Amino acid sequence: MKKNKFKVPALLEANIGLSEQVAFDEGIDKAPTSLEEFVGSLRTTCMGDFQQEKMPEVQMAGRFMGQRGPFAKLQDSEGRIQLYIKKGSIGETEEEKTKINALVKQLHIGDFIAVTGYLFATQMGEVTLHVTALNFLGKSLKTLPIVKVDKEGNVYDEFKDPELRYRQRYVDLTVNPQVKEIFLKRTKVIKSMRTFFDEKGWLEVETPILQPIHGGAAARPFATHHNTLDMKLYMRIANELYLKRLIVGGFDGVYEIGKMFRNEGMDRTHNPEFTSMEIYVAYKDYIWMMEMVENCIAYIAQEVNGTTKAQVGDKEIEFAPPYRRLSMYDSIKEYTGIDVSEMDEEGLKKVCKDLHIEIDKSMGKGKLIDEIFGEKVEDHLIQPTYITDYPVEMSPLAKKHRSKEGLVERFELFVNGKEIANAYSELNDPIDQRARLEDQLKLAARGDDEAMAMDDDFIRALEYGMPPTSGLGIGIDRLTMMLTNQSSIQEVLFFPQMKPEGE
RNA sequence: GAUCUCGUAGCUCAGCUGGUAGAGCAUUUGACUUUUAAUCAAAGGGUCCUGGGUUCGAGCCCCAGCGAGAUCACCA
Repeated sequence: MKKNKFKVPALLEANIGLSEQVAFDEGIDKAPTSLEEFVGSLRTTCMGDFQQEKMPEVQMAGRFMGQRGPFAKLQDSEGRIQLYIKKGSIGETEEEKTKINALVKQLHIGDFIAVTGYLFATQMGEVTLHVTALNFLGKSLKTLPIVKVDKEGNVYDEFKDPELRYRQRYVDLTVNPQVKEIFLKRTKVIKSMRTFFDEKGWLEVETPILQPIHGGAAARPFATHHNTLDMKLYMRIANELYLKRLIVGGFDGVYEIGKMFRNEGMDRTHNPEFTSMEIYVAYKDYIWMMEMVENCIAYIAQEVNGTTKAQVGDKEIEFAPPYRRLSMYDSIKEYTGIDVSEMDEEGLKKVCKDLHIEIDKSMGKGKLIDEIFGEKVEDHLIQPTYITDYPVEMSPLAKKHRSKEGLVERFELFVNGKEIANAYSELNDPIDQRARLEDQLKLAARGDDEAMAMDDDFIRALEYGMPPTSGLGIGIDRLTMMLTNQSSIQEVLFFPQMKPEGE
């Protein structure tokens, strides 16, 4: 065991002696003054007519983040302010001054303190709190990495090892303000989305995470076991079928923002658990949904970044509506020059061969078209683009197209070459739905472990009647990545999944 | 799953052809009470990811493993 090199008992003892004299009138847990409020509003004051005696007394609490002579930094949840601690000046009596001086000397980076004082501007023009009272609140035993930034914005000793940052997110958040910024934006994404839906009168709901049948998407689930019921349960891979049951039940609009779980590979855009938003609105179709989505996303971008433009890598994305709409067939024609709309499976296979796209025997017509699209089109869709009208084979829950044979009324929204939303005119014909799920069962029998399962209760719900409905899913993590210019999902998850640390 | 790269002090990183383990910041002690990343002096701090191998000798070379990142494949 390492010896504790910090003199905690001494500090605490010093603090006990001081608490009566230096204690705050109201106690620091009663909303200490925030940095933003004071520093922000006083910056201008300090530049102009600055009169020290007019400055209000403030109390603040936060982490002590380093000292240089009489100047120190205090960091709270909103930022940092400079403190001025004149040696031996804090306290009423000589005895108290000696004690506080000893306390200040023992302060360590990361320690929590509370201070009282008045604000002034230094010769350099920095808003600084002249400390007149100081209280010790909590010890930091481990040394925080100290990140320094100079006037030109050069960063020194940055805490940047991704493994350490993800495993010890609390340290990352403490020393990397730009990381905290991303998560504040993530919360704004969700909050603004919720506001947008709520104002339209749609109902936020919760549906089961533990499901006896994992439906609504094609993915491998996490399985678990319920002891009392002695039954297998799955963590949901989607909530689509439950939300549709609620539409059957008579709600006109329902949405859920929550975690989904997929037992698949992990990479920079996939985490085993991720957050999705799914919404279902009755008496609407996918054409209507396109307009809703672009308005919603533009609203979110505006709320989060103050503009509908967003920098994503080296590209500037414009999220203001309207977005381009392109059928899947037209998109393939545009980027390959080939019209696949009338082709049969053999024709499509030939096209794939000509385009040097790898295929295997199990691929049907829909899958082949999707392969061509994925290889030749997706990467070109930089600005927000709706790709519409997908092959029926790939979309067992979507309604057949009103006029185009073999297609369904579906769109996906692509931005910067990546899918961020998926929507259908929902299939509300119970007979067709049963047939489609039976097709999935056949795929499963052939060894497709991601084929959808039959859900008899869901079919029963449809048999009672579901109104025409449009449904939409948006990946919250990926949307957040777009709006914060991050290329890794781990940067928008507080605690991304990691393998366990070794001893 | 494949390939490549990385793993050295609390953090960020050096480490030559294989020859006693280094720097800056941080920490401790002392001085200084001042500034805008970094004041001065001294000190402490290491299972060089783990386990094998080669060698007189391995942080370095070889093999295996663990962890991470990137690219690709797979997947809504």
